[in-house]
Parts: sequence; C-alpha cells; structure tokens
Amino acid sequence: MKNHRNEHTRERILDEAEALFALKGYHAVSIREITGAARCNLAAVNYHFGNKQNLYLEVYRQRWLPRAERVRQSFQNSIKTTPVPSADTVVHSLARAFLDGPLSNEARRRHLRLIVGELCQPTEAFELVVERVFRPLLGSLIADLRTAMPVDVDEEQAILNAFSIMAMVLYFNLSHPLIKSVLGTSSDNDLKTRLVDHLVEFSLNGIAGGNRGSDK
Amino acid sequence: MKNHRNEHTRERILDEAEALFALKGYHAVSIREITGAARCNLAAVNYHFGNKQNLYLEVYRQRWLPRAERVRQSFQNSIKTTPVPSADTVVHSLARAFLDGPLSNEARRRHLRLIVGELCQPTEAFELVVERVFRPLLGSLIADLRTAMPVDVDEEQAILNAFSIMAMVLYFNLSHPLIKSVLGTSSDNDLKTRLVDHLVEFSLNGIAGGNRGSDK
DNA sequence: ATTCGTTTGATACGAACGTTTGAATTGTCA
DNA sequence: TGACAATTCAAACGTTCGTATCAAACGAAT
Repeated sequence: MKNHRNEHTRERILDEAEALFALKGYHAVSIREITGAARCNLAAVNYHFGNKQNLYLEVYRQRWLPRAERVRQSFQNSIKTTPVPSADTVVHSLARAFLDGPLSNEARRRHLRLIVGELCQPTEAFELVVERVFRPLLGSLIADLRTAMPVDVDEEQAILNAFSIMAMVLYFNLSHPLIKSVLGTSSDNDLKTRLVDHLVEFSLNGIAGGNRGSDK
Repeated sequence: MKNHRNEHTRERILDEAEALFALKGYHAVSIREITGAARCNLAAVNYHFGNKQNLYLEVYRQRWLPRAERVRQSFQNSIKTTPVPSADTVVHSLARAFLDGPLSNEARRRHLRLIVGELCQPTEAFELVVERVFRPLLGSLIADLRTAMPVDVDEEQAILNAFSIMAMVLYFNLSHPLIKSVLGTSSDNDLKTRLVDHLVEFSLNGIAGGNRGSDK
C-alpha cells in the first residue's frame, strides 16, 4: 500500500518540524519554513497532518514520546542493576539518563526544550507530556527513593524532593549556555560530568536533609 | 510638554503588553490584541514605541527591570538585618523575595514568565535579563553564601549551588499549577509557605553537603 | 498497458499580520 | 483666541500566514 517516498516526506517533515519548534517555538515557525527545510511542497503538511496544530501534536506523539520512553528505559535499566537501589543510585541514574543518557546532545536539547515549551505555554501536547511521561516518571522516582529511605518522610516531602530534582535537571539543560557563560571559559572540559555530579550531590543532600531534620 | 492622556495610553499599552507577552509569548500576541486590551488605537503602538519588537523591549526596560530591582531590594533588605547573615538567612531571604516577596501573585507570575521566556527563546531582552539582573544577583548570592560558609568551597561549586537554588525558584513558580495537581487537592492551604520551606531546606542541605563532602 | 488510489506540485484564496499614512482631535502656550 | 505641536483615529498598505484546490506524477495491482 504505502510507497517509500511519502514516508520519507512525512518523516522529513516531522524531523524538521521538531527541530524548528524546539528552536523557535510554535508560533515563530511557519509551515513554509518547515516544508522548505524538509525540501517538500507546502501542501505536504496539510496532506500528511491536516493542519499545523496537528503536525505539532504529531511531533510530540511520534518523536518526543518515543524519546521520552528511551530516557525512561535508560533510567530504569540503570537502577535495576541492584535489587534495592540506594538513593544515590536513583538520583545518579536519573541525572545521567537526562543529562548524559541515550540521547545525543542535540536530541537532548530538543527533547527538553519541547518539555519546557509546554510547561511555559501549555497547548494540547501538555496533557501528553504530563500524563504519559511526567507523572509516571515522578511516581516511579518517588517510589524508588522511598525504598531507599526511612519511612518517616511524608508523601508531600517526597513529591517536592522529586520536583526539586527535576527542576535542576530541566534548568541545567535549559540554561547550559548561561551556566557556561557565568562559569567562564576557564573550565570547559567535562563540564557535563561535573554538572551531573553537582546535581546528584546537591539533590542527595537535599533529600537526606529533608529526611533527617523535620523542620527548619 | 507632555499631556496626560498620552502617558495614560503609553502606560496602558505597556501594562497590557506585559500581561499578554507573559501569558502567550511574543509571537502569539498581536498588536491588535494589545491595543484592543488597552482600549486605544492600533497605531498607538507604532506611535509610542516605533514597532512591536521595541514595545517588547520597553516592557522589559520599564516594567520588568524595576520589578526585578524591587525583588533584589527585598532580598538585600532581608539579609542586611544581621551583619553577617547565615546561609540559612540568605537562602530563606532569596526564596521569600522571589516566591513570597514584594510582588503580588499575578505580578510575580508575570515577572518570572518573562524571565523564563527569555531563557527559552532569547531575544534582545536576554542580555538585559542576564547582565543587569541575573549576573549581579548571582554574584551577590554567591558572595553572601561564601561569608556564611567555610572557604574550602571552590568558586565553581559556589556558582553551581547558586544556580541550583535559582533553578528551584524559577521552576516552582513556572510549574506551580503542575505541582498543585500532583500534590492533589488535599493540601491547598499555605502551599506557598511550604514550598518556600522545602526549597530553603533542600537548598541548605545541598549547599552544606557540597561543603562537607568533597566528592560523592 | 491500463486502471486506480496515493502522493506531490504549482497556484490561489481569504484572513491576519506589522506597519504606514494623513486627516482629525486634543492639549498647551503665545 | 489663534497657532502649533502632540496625540488619536480610521483606513489602507504590502506581506505573510494557514489552508484549499486541482491537475500532474507516481506506485502497485489487474
């Protein structure tokens, strides 16, 4: 039924659309810009996806979601090496999965920009990001952290801990250039590794502190 | 020279433009939408500000920047109550200045959305945000934290600590609805206070941990 | 080779965009 | 009051946007 070239066109459009949406945001990208980058006709978007909004959603469904799944798998595989992972292992696995995981630098940048884009200006894709990825990830993160910690941490504390970790993961990606700018040009080598190390250490202490001391 | 109504119009445009830019982003807001909300003529934007891009910049220069200054003042005043503030005081003052400070809830949401907007999709206003506000704030934050801590924390560690704190401050504002959604409807009262408390505690432990243990 | 469903292509539509214009209106000061 | 600059207004500009149309090109099966 399906021939080869239409799939190629469809895939090319998805690729270029994702790159451009991640780079400039939905409204700053025109269909002509996408089809120009994909070297196909203007009408191809409306033929394959109906309209611009649905192309945007398909980018999340067919590009972003599978990648989010890869990140999740990378995270799960890392912590499943030990039967009862320590909090250290959990946080380190999460940080590495997001900041140094299965994605290339470019893919990772796109991936997290699409997340933050929906966080800043929610559209229809927001529900997909939250319900299909964010909430499950947060749930397993909390569960994994719980098994590695005493039970005297209440649910809200655990949730806020998980949010704090995610905050740093997202932010360190988002403003990676800014961080590099502030740190100066002196130490560019293996910055990513040191960022991960800092994030893990900072988070672990934050969690442990939240566990030990009940109130400030 | 200047009469009254033009200033009124100019100010109304700035107010409505800021609200709309913060809510929907630059490209998703049209001049007609702004002038409609400000109840003035379409051409008023081009008369008072030249063009849309410059209106956007003026929003940052004349609305955002003064508010950033108020937040900074609130932060500085809080920590200047004691001659040598503790790290606890510094972080708590910062968190309160941003999350519970001199701004109303609405003004704070706008303020931080304009920050994150420039972080996600930098325009000309990015330099203003970074150089005039972000870098000075980060500098004084690091300096204040340093005086409250032993000197065996290297510069990079201190910078990353400050970034981590800012990450949580920004993120807790950005995804406040999401956090409320995940936490459930059970505990809505004084959530902001508990968020600040969590942020302070998490950060302080993160900093202290970075101070005590040199490597993971 | 012919047919038929699928995909591509060139082109055009109406709407909305940012911007400009020039005439009316307003406020200010001689 | 009259003159003059500052501001507002309605209307239009040219451009670009998302979308629709329809014929041409293509691939696969009869």
